[in-house]
Amino acid sequence: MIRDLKASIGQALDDTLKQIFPDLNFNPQTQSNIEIPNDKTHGDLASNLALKVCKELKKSPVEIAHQIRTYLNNNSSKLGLSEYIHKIEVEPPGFINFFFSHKILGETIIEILTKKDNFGKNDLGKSKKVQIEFVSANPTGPLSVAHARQAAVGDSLANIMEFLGFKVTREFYINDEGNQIRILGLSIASRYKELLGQPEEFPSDGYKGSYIYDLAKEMIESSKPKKIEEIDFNIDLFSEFGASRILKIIKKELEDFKVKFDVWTPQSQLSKKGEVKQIVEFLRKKGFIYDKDGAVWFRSTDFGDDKDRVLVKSDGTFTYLTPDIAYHQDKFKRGFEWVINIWGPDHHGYIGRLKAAVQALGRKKDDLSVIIVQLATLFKDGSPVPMSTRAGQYVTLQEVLDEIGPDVSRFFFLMRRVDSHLDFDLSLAKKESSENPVYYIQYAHARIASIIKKSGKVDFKKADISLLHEPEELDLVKLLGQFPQELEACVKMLDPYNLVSYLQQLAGLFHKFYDTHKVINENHKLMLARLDLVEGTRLVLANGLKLLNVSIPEKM
RNA sequence: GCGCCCGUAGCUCAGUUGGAUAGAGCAUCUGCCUUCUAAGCAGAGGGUCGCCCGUUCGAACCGGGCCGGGCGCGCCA
Repeated sequence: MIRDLKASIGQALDDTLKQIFPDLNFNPQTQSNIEIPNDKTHGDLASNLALKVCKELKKSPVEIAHQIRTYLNNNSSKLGLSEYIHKIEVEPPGFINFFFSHKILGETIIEILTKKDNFGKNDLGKSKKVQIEFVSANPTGPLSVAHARQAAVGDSLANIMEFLGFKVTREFYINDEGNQIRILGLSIASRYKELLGQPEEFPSDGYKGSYIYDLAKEMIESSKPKKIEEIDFNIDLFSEFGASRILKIIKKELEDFKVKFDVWTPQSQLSKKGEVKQIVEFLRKKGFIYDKDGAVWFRSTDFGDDKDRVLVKSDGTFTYLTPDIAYHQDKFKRGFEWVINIWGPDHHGYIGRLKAAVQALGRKKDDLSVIIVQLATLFKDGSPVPMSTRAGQYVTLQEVLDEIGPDVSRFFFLMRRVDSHLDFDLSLAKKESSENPVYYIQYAHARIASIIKKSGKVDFKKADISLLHEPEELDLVKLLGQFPQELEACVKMLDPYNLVSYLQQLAGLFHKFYDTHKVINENHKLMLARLDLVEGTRLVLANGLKLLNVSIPEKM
């Protein structure tokens, strides 16, 4: 509603400009010159259009703003503004400020109460098929907090995009081949021998975590042959066993974190289908391949990469990139129009070559988006927890979940923009839970639920909204109306952060309203109006929390 | 050396096609429960937006150069 009004004011401004100054070269882009002011004394919407064109017109911006205002006022019914805008002001240095009429506020509440769970939904995505690939950890150890943050970001973003009309598939790419998996097998085999009393030197690059012992024990128990001489130390067996077990652990962790995937794609499956081999031939036919020093190279510099990349090493094996290109070919073959990958910062150097590959496959560069999620540094009792998978020194997602639960952890991982480092203090998140931002939002919801329960009201939308005119009430309604735009901002930024920040703000305005005005009071009509307002607030809070997959308590 | 991210209040961070007096949470201090949930609210203090130039009506934001921090630059994954 407010979103539509913003669009129509933008359009009206553009039209006005053309009418008053037909010779102007300035090319206004609808809505580009209208924004919500920081300071509410500057109105509900403000435009800096006069400031943008004053140079070309060689007139004072205030004068131009006045001309625009006069035109808008004289044609307000024709432009469809008269009902919703009750005042337009010009303020130095040349801003045009719009003040909403009460009507738009009432309509906002009605819209929320009518659409309920669907408020904020729209068709921005136009059923575009999007794949979000995230976490995609090697099955060589439990998930770390870095993966946890990526999981929270990917899952919430997927929820939001689905809500906005995209057809989203959440996918986990299982890296079950290659060196790391081999090292996993060697590590387990070594522990296996050690447990059977025949220790040998542990591989220098092996995984040292205690879970390796657990896996070795499990293998010993399941395979029974007691004499070590009878055991087949085929490393692949150890690798396969370890990878499949660890994958189970990972799946369990993600489930406990309330993150669901639609598709799990193992790299080995692509290899078996021959897709990896084929991709090299495919690129060769297209002329993007050359041979040098016994290796096969991809001329990724043709597509803006800073150097060419090896696809087949001189020993005949593939580099990591090759199956990944095949995988992306596979993604596009499956009909995805937009592919979004969520990676850790250690992979940012990889973006260039994969984007090059995507273009070599005949796709546009922007059909692939990569979100680099910066690391989350875990703090315990004020000092950072060191993290290294190899050394086995890291806090797993499971441990975080056991300590503080999925709600608080999911929310904490989203509290900063993805490109910002995140300090996550475990002891703080746990100990000072009463001052936790998650509870702040949930508490607002619980308070409203309690009010509504007490009022006994089940039927909304029939109240006289015009009775609401306290500043705390109006501020709340206006913010409620911004919910759809905040969701769109999340998609634009590819970051759920805007929603997190919005919900904190909304909860804040509600708490303020709550402390200033009573909902349940003697004035029956006013009470009904306020019940509509708080129910609307409750719905938006619930919709937002649901998209973040944080629980929505009726009481606390 | 090259590339990417970052530098804003004591701490953690918002501030995104340049806009009006730079914001929030935490921490510190002061008030508010006989009234719908105090897991809350109100108020106070706290700033050379890393530094220097430039672009213009206007720069935390754009450009250039420094300083500082993180990460990446492999026929590893």
